[in-house]
Amino acid sequence: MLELAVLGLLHESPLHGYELRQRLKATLGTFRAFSYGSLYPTLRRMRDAGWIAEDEGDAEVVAGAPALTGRRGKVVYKLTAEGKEHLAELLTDAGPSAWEDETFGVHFALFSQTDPEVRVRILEGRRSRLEERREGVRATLARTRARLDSYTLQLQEHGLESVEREVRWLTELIETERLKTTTTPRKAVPHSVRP
Amino acid sequence: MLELAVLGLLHESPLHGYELRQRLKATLGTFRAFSYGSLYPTLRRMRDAGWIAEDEGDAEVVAGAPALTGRRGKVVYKLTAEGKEHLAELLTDAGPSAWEDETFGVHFALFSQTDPEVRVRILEGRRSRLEERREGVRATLARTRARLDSYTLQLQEHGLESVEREVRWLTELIETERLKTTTTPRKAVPHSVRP
DNA sequence: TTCGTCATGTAATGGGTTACATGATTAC
DNA sequence: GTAATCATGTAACCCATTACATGACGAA
Repeated sequence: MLELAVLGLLHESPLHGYELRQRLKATLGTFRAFSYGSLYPTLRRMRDAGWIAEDEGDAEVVAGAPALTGRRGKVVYKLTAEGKEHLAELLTDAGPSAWEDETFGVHFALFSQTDPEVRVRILEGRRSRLEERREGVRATLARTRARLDSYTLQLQEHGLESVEREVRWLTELIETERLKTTTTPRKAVPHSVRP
Repeated sequence: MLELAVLGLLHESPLHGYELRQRLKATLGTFRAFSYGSLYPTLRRMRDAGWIAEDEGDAEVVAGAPALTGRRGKVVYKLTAEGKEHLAELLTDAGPSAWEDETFGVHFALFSQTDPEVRVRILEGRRSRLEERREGVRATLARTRARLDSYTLQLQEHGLESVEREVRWLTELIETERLKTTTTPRKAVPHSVRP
């Protein structure tokens, strides 16, 4: 989860931990937050796994004294070749792990790096997940409405409306994606090889 | 969390684990779900703590053979006196632990058992929590809007609208609570002791 | 008799959080 | 020189989840 988010952000540009967390907040907004207590250990694991590496091409290392102390302030990370490969793999996964509550936000935030077909499948998966949930709530609500106190009832109805709202949002997004795919041909034949 | 939910439900009527989970789903709806893997250990801990006890007054124990095997199918739990006390304490807590994302739903679902003043304080706490978040998102959005790709932007805006919607909902609820408190006197003096 | 669902439970694991500790850099 | 914020990291813990194991009971 955090791993995917980190890979996605580092694919755009090298960053150090602190900055990564700001970007995480800016990218995921209300959908998810991560603390440093999970970020730094994750960064370490990822470095050990070979997906990211310290970026030396930063040139921000002040010449002279600080270089000798061996311990600089910032540790800027960038994706390695293996990291890029791993990211590409994770981005093709359009399974349940991409549309569950905790994960969907991250996958969606990385949609600009995701294959259009995978995008649609994730959106549809997310939508049917929510439709299931909606039907579940409706069913139990129909069964138990009379027995519920007014607060529980209001909670149920607010929850139901939230789900309905997100379903509508997803439906619009799917529409838009479909239009894009049918308008823009999947693989344009380059001019140079046209008959 | 689960503990509070269990205490709240058992305060209404004795239940066994399986039924408890159904009720949990029906009561919390989209806001939270618990698995048996956390429910049963919790029930055990609560029994060991003396807050709940097996309910023998159930009379559903079939007379005869099964009683001798010592192991019946259902284990019905009810609140003990200590459990009721503990629940009452938890329900007076109108601190941050009552209005965070993971906890608010449970506290709200138990509002009919909660003191009106505590209700308002929790609703207000929840609302300012969300207003903070809303301002945070708005600020970073204003700063970074231009640099965000269209998907990230849509995610941000959808998130922002969700928060705004919940703030409006809370505001309505607070209004209603206030009207109730001013209309219905806090403690009505019983007829018998009126001058 | 076998399938679904009711019913209870455990073990291993997971993916984080909070709180703490430390120090560099910047702005006033 | 001192406060804020930038920056990195660790240790202890928490609250759950998944997967598994077991078995009763009613309906087809």
